[in-house]
Amino acid sequence: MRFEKLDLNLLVALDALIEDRNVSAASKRLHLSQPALSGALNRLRDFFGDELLAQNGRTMVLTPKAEELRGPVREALMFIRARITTPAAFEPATAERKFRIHVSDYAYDVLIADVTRKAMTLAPGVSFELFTPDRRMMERLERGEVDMIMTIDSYLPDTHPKQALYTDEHSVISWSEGRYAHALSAEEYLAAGHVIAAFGPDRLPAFTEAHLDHQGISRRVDISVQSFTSIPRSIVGTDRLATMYRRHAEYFAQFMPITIQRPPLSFPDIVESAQWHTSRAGDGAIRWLLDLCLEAEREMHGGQGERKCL
Amino acid sequence: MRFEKLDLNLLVALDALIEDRNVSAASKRLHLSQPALSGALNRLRDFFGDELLAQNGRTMVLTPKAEELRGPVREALMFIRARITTPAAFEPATAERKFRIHVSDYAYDVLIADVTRKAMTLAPGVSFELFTPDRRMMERLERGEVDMIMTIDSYLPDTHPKQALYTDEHSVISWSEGRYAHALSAEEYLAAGHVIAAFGPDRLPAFTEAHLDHQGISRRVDISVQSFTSIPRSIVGTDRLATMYRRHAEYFAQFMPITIQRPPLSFPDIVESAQWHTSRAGDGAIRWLLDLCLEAEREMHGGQGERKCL
DNA sequence: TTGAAATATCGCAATCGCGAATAGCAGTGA
DNA sequence: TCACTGCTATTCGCGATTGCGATATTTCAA
Repeated sequence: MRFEKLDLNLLVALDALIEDRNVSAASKRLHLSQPALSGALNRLRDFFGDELLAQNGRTMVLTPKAEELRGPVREALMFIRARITTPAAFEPATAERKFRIHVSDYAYDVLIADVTRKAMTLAPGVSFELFTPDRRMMERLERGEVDMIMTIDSYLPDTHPKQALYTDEHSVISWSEGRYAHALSAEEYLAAGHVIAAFGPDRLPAFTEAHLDHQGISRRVDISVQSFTSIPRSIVGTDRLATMYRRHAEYFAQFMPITIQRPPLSFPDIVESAQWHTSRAGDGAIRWLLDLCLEAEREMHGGQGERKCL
Repeated sequence: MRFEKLDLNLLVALDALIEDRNVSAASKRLHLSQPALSGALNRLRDFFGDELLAQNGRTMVLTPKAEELRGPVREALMFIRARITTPAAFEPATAERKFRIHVSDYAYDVLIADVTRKAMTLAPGVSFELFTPDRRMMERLERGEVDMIMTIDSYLPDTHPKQALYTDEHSVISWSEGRYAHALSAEEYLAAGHVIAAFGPDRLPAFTEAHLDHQGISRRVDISVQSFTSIPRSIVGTDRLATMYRRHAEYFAQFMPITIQRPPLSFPDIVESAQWHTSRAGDGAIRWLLDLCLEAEREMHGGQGERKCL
């Protein structure tokens, strides 16, 4: 079956090809073989009467026609995803659905782990695929490759709808049996060795570090670990300090010998938010998941009023 | 190749099925066999986990899910047609394109015949498929099955862009050698036998007749013919009258023995306009064709100032 | 009961994608 | 300079899917 002589499935190939400008890479993304995608490209060339991707030395470049098609093809697929392949109504009891979410291990520990438990009880057909936040996550949201991004609100642009999940504040943790297991002065804080988290191959700094850098404050960094979750075990048994979000610290304090202090320097509070693609506005599953997050948050921290420091 | 497990070509089938609520009819429209479309329907049912079209005795009815998909599927296909399969830029010299147009034989005779000649000279790859105006033409425009409708401006809704092509006025024709080959009085006009055009199996009246009906004026109708073009030969050799558009009358007067008079009753002037689908706004071919129409109109009637009656 | 108008099913041919292998091309680096 | 790497394009048999014509089945009306 064709639409005006065009095999509509080729649009999927075209989208990937235009994005990657690389037949092999695109074929992997589509879970097709390289010869298959090469064939698809040939059929696209036939249909449009245009090279679309022209070989230029080792790389491929888009022809003007391909540039022209880029936006519309993307839009068409996004539209189909939003309005046709994604059921508008979400029936937790019966729905088969995988949520793809960029979320930090921090937010996972303090909220999302709980949400996934609740979700999978209420909706047995639901599953999750979680990704660490990285530099390309917005792009993946744009492409519809993930359903949602959860990160610090100020990191999220206003181009898509978002929803605040909870607020948190900074705290300082130390080994309960070390020399810093007490309220800290600014001098002590600045003199101590610190553990920080930096993410991904680019060692992207966490919000906390970016804030200190911005203030021109520097500390001695003993260890830079790959995730928030690795911080506490780098603290226990040492006199190092780490600055982390209070909720996360409290989570670890349940089973690790760490002491939580109010930071002797001022840090802004943060708002953790979720963002999803505009075209998913009508997706009942998204709304359901957000409601679940808010409900989990209420159960854990609601009715306790403002969180106070120790 | 699939898009989120869905064969996108099935959307074409779904669109036709929803529209026709009839597998056999839809299969003909898509130039597929009935079994093939039956199979497509089964695959759609699998994918959406819904009957979509449920058999109700001899007919089929849409399920709520199908109702929900109806608009989005249509929109998606219209979008793809407008932005992907229809090239934005139109190169007359090389473009292969068929224009599908609803146009009356009247407008064809006085303008469009000329336009098609010009078009096919400038653009050898262009062809035309013309349809008579009928009750379903707007629906066909909506579905993208035709590129353009040309008719009296006031018949066209404001839901899509349109362009005035020319204005015309009414005139009365009679056989040059009959008793009415002179300026007519209202009494003579009303006393004479008339030829009118009524279109299609429903005998839809032309604008002229609708106007007279609306005024409560009735005439004796000797013959009701199927098209404007048949009117003059129903006049010649008789003492019948016919009220037709002046341009059309002048066209026939070139080679038939008819006399053109100003009508003794008042008729409003008409504006003949072309309308095309909103989603075709960026289609260069549409713009090119419209420009050709306006150019043909200028060449024929431009520079002559206001058309005056005899 | 039979006929007309539908949808669904069945066996066969064509197409598409696979894995595997291959050729060709353009840079890279020893 | 010459092997090497990474990429595109092409080919070959094979299996799965899709479409066709023929046929079975269902429903309603004469």
